[in-house]
Amino acid sequence: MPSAGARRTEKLQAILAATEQLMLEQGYGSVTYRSVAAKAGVAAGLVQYYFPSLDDLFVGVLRSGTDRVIEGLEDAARSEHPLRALWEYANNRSGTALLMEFMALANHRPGVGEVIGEGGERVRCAVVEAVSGRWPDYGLDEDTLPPSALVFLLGAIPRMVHLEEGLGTFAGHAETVAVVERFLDRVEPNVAD
Amino acid sequence: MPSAGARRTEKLQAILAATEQLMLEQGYGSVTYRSVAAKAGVAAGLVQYYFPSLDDLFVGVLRSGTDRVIEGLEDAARSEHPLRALWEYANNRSGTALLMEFMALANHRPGVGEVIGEGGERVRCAVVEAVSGRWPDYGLDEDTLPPSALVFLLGAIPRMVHLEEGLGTFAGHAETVAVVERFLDRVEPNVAD
DNA sequence: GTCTATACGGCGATAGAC
DNA sequence: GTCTATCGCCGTATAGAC
Repeated sequence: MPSAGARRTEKLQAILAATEQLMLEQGYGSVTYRSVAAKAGVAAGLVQYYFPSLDDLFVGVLRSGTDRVIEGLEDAARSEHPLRALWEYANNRSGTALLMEFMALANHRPGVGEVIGEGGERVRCAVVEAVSGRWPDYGLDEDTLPPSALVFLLGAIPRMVHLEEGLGTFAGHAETVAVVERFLDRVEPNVAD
Repeated sequence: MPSAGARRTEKLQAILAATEQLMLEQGYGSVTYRSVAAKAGVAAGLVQYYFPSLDDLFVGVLRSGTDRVIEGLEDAARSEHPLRALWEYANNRSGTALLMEFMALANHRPGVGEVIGEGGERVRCAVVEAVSGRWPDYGLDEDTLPPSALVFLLGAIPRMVHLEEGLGTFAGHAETVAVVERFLDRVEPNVAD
C-alpha cells in the first residue's frame, strides 16, 4: 500500500496532467474544477483544496512544465548550434500551442501573465548571454544584427506563424521560414568546423 | 422624433461601441449580455435579440472595426511608402491590443477565428501584391527576401512585441525594432526620389 | 492534513409573454 | 420588437468525514 505522501504526489500529478491535457484539447476555457476532477479521477473539492483559485491551478501547470523546458533551452543555448536549437524549440507545435494558450489566458489573468513574463525574460537573457560570445564566429556584426534581436526573432516568428495558422492565415509563412533557415544554414552550418 | 430605424441603428451602434470598450478596458471575458447592456444603456434581452450568441456579438464588433481598417491598409499599400505604412499600422497600440484580444478570443471560438483568419489572409495578399512590383526599386532580391516574408514580418514583429510586453518580457524588443527601422530607412527613405 | 458533499449567486442560453 | 422567467453550469465557500 502506498504511503499518504505518495498518494498525494500521485493525485497532484494527475490533476496537473489533466489540466494540461484539457488546455491542449479544448482550451483553457474548458478548465473547470469539475472537468479537471473528472479527467483526473478525483473529487472536484480536492482540486480546489490544492489550488484555491483557478489561477493557482494554471500557474501550477505553467511552472511544472516550464522549469524543465527552461533547463533544456539553457543547455541548448550552450550547445553546438544554439540558434538552431532555439529555432527548433520554438517550432515545436504542441509546446507552442500550450504557450499560446497561456498567453491568451494571461491576457486578463494578471497572476498567470506575471509568471509567463518572468520566465520569458529569464530564458531570453540566458540565451542571449550564451550566444553573444559567438557573434564573431558567426560572422555577424553586433550593430547590424544584435544577438538579442535575433534571439527574439527566432522565438517570435514560429509562434506567430502557428498563431496565425490556427486562425486560417497562411500567406508568407513558408517564405519567411525559408528565409530564416537559409540564414541559419549560413551562420550555423549543420556540419561543425 | 427619430424614426424606428434610426433608433435601431443608434442602439446597435451603442451596443457595438460598448462591447469594444469593454474588451479594451477589461478583456473579452468581461463581455456579458448584462455588462454590455448596462454600458450601452439598453436591456440585456435586446442585446441578445440582435446578437443571438456572444460569438455573433464579437463578430459584429470585429466586422464593424475591421472593414474600415482593411480599406485604410489597402490604400496605404498603394501609397508612397507601403512598407513603412504597414509597419506603423502594426505598431498602433490600441488597434493591436484589440486584435490580440480577438486572437486570444478566437483560440477556442471557431466562429470568431474564421472571421479573423479570412481578414488576415485578404489584407496580407493585397499588401503583398501592392509591394511586389516595387521590389527592384527597393534593391531587394525576391529570392533572398520575398515580399510575402517581409510583409509577414512587418506585421508580426510589432504584434509579438506588444504581446510580450503585456506579459512583462522586454528583452530584445528595442534592438529588433531598431534593426527593422534601419532596414526601412535604407529601402524606403523618408524623402522620396 | 486529505478529502467529500453541498449550497449560493452569477453566467449564457432558451422559450415565451407582452 | 422588446423584455422576463427559467434552466443548467460555473467559481467559490463551507461544514464535516476520515
